Amino acid sequence: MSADGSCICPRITVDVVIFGLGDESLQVLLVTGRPGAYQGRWAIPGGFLGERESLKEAAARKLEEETGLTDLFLEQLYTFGEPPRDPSQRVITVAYYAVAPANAMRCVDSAQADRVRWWPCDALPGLALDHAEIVSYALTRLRYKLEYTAVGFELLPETFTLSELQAAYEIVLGEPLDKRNFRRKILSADVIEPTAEYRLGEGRPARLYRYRADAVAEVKARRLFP
Amino acid sequence: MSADGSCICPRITVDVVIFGLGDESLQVLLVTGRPGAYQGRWAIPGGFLGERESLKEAAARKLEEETGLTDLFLEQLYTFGEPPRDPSQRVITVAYYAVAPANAMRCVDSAQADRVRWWPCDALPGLALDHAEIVSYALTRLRYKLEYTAVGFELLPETFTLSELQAAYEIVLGEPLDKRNFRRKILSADVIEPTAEYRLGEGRPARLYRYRADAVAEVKARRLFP
DNA sequence: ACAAAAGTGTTGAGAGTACACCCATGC
DNA sequence: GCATGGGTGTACTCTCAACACTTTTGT
Repeated sequence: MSADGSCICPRITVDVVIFGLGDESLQVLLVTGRPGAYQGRWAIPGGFLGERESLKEAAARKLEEETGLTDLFLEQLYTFGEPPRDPSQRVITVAYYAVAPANAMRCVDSAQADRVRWWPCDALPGLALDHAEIVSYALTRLRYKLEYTAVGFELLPETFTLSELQAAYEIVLGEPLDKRNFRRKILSADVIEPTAEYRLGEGRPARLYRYRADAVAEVKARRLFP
Repeated sequence: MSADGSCICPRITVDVVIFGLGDESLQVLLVTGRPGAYQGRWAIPGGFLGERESLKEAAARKLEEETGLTDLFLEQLYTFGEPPRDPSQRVITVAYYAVAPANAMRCVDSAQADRVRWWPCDALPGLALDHAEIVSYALTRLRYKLEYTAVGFELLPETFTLSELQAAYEIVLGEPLDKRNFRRKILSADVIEPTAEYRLGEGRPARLYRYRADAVAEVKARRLFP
């Protein structure tokens, strides 16, 4: 609102839940020190909408400010805005969520880990305001989306092995998957293609695959009704 | 913004796409004469968010103001807000969509059909602002939701015949369905139960069913991945 | 040669789809 | 008795889920 208090229309913030894939868990990027009523708690990145910015541009800007990353998967999630006790401070939050590929997660400066860092989804600190609800909502959406679109590939670097892909799915969905069924299904969906490269490791080298840019991941979900 | 122009923060409107089922098509409720930059065109119902209202309360209020109906299915759709040329007039719209049962559609006063009336989805007039986009988005969501939840029943009165239910699905999905498969599937889903009543008509009387309030419509969609 | 991870097929069960005729009522 | 819409069963196909061993490399 303006300094003289002549305007009581609500202000708009755009907040972004940023997901990344850790070794053993899905992670979320949190920051401290957001101005306003955050009381020093950890919060998801966000801020006020600029005057000439679209909602998505504002979300992309916040994402870049905290991670330096651009062109990530970014989608509007939901708009939160329960009226607070004091209507003069009312804030409406348009929440977005984004997915950072594994190798990009290192872009977050570990020198300032007391201000911005990755947290595992299943062990978050107490969050400011209604941010716990927003993260929980985003997680539900991500899991859901993983099952009927190709978002899963956004979590991985450009090339990956089938075992890495399976591990990513297992971490996000929180359940183990059968190796042979997984491979058959993912290959028959025709959305990845083998490269000529192999990843060397402790055992037999694993073929590297890449997501096919031209892949149209048709959503043929089985209908519940009718 | 305030009268003296000291505040340029965007204003928030809440707009509602209200669906109902006509004899041969899905319909949407539109109004004329909304104040502001609507230029006399047809628009979806909506208005500014009250100071102490939640977003959903505002949507329910708009719904009741135009139809007199309460307790309909009502869900947040998406938030629209591209910046206009003049940022001092910026408006962010939180869009909701609602589903009115067939018998409730008559609550709309046909005496003022020049101000508020139902339009078939496939033959809408030119709409104000970005409202055509909002309706189209809502329609996609409704179709989608019809396939994996029990929203379909919101379109029908409390009791209905299986033929009426099938017709509702065919109208919304825009494709014909096989009668025997439809009946088997809907009955085995265990979400409706027969009443003792029959609907008399031109041919053999048809059994009336009702939606089971205790039905848990489990969503077991087939995963695309993995 | 052994440890470690990659890679590979088959079978049984359940769900989806296509398809044609008899039934109960009003006129 | 006939026109009108209501109601019913079967056979084939496809997808899913469960399950264990061989292959390739580094040490």
